[in-house]
Amino acid sequence: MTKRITLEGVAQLAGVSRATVSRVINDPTAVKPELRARVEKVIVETGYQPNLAARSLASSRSHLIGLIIPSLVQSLFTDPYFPSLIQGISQACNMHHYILSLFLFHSLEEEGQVYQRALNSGLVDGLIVTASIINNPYLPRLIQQKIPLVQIGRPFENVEQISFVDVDNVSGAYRAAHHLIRLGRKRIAFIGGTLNTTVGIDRYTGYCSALREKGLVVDQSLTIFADFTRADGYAAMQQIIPHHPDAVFVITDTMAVGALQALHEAGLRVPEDISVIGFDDLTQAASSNPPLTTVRQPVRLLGTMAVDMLIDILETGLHPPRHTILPTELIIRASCGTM
Amino acid sequence: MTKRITLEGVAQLAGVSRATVSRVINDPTAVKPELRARVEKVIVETGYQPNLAARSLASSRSHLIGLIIPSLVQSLFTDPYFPSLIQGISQACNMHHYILSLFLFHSLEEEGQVYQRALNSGLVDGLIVTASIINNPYLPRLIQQKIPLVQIGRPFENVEQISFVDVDNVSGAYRAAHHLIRLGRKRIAFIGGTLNTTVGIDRYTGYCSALREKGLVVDQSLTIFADFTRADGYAAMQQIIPHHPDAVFVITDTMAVGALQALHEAGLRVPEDISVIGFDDLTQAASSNPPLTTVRQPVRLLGTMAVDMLIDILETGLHPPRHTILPTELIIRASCGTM
DNA sequence: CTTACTATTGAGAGCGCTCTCAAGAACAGC
DNA sequence: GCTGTTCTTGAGAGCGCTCTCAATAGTAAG
Repeated sequence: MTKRITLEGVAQLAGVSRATVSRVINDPTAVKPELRARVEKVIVETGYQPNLAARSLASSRSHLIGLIIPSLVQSLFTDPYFPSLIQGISQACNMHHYILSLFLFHSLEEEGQVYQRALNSGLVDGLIVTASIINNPYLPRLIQQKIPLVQIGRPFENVEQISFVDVDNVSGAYRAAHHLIRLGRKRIAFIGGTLNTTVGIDRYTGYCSALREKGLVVDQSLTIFADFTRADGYAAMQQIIPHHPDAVFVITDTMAVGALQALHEAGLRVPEDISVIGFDDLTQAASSNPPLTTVRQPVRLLGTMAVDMLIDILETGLHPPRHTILPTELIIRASCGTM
Repeated sequence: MTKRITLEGVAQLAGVSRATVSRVINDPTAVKPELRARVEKVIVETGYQPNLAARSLASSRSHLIGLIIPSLVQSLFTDPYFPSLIQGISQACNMHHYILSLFLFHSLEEEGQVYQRALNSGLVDGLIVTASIINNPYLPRLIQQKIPLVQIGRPFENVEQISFVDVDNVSGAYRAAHHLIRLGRKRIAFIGGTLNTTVGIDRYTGYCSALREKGLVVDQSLTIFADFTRADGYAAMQQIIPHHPDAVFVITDTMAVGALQALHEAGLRVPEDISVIGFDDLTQAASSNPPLTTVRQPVRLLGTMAVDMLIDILETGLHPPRHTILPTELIIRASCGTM
């Protein structure tokens, strides 16, 4: 790699001081127009790019944002949720001229090591953490260290102290269940995620409250909590079928696609025999057979909002913690049938 | 964030010079055991972590690796290929104590800007670039700047000058087609990707050579090139069905799942009426209906190999360019039937 | 014309680390 | 005991930038 030109070099070529060039780059109002023009001309001609390491060192801001996806998220492979989320985050980073560093972990041990190395070294200005199980052992440490941090997904504890963005899972699930009730369904099953996630808890809460509100009981034999995978959705559905549900609300589309497969194999018709509603509305929902009624959540937006929030924290301070809840939307397709 | 301890501070507490502490951290053989022990004790007690910005500036190595996924990759959302790849890359980075920065682009314009800002600023030590269309306009510039770079997927031009890792797409496709021929299939269709990708070209090449070798003609009416999406696989299959294929090799599992759906809807039985083979063997293949025979490619390994290669380049120099081709494996499931 | 400000620029001190170079210690050979 | 060699450590010069502070130029007020 050929030696690059530095601030110093630009300053000499333009016949000004280093400080002036720095001002031209960083402060839009500072330098006088004619001088500014001269400096900018040199910058363009030389293709000068500030060295980010030097800049970080001097200003103690790196313009790097870390995205942490904890080791306990298994569904990374299988669910299009994460790619969408990362897209949103990346796009917002590009827009704000931040750089995204991605931290994935494959074991708790690895997670601990990388936290130590990467985060305590002042490398990143702030972090976005995707929610995992409710007792992520590293989160409290980060909060204690006052590292600027935004969590994606409502935290389970310390809600007031942690900034987060989330979708309104409770009301989304409520609306899904409510829609099934309105369609005249009486035996509405629930295939949930594990209850050690707030997503799992909130969607279950919404489902329950819709049922109770309409005088239906939450039947334990129609309720299963499983992993967020297609295979688990399939297995859960198989377990529920013998109890004759006439509808099922599945907590993610990925799992719902598994459930659909189980229903097909059992010879049940969707929606004639049983209505199905999922949650996410990412790519799979519209192309499943039949197309899946689902609760759409704005995943990409979730990502961009997290970045926006984090940058706001970086610029205006950690306090007070910010909380944003994005709305969901019921997308009605063929899998739930009509009245 | 509370003021962190620096090298200087550690040096004072241990009663040695800055240089010695630096040696303790960076050179395993340098310092005398007793001194080293004293310094390490202080490091542990204080929880000292080197400041990465300072380290980058002084050593002009950042220990950051950039992963570039060009703007023209549409299938990022829909295909589990990229999540798997990123997993592999991330894992290797963690292992080698490198940090991964992710660059996704949503437009060519954005791509240009970020290249400028992030890559010319000396931020990353090297880059991993996933192959996109064959005329990625930015790649030549990177090569010219002699930025250490590994491409994932065979480059179309300058093969000799670019280091890359790839899977053996030609022989994988050859084996898939060959297997269909051995099963007695005569009208073997091909649903390919766009031919402006080397993946698209290579898998088509393998398919053609198997057919030709066995005296079958490559029938244009049985050949369609489409986008790497499920929807395009579905549409392509629909177009081919009227020409009565008795087998189809589909270039990705994602597209194959779309093709399966089209076949179902057309009332064709798989594998009785038509054999189907895909390519990838990521999550979808085993859980499709029927389970998909497919060419397994070691995607995660591809990612880790890319990182290993890049680090080797960083440590031992750009030349000569390295090339690694990983083998593929035909995984036989129900969708192709048996003799 | 003098004084009081304000806008604009330059000088220079770091930011926390690496790395070269030289000094000193330790040891061998004669 | 002296010279030559190697090993270990410290001193100090940067790396390329930001940012404070002082100097100067320019403007307004009296």
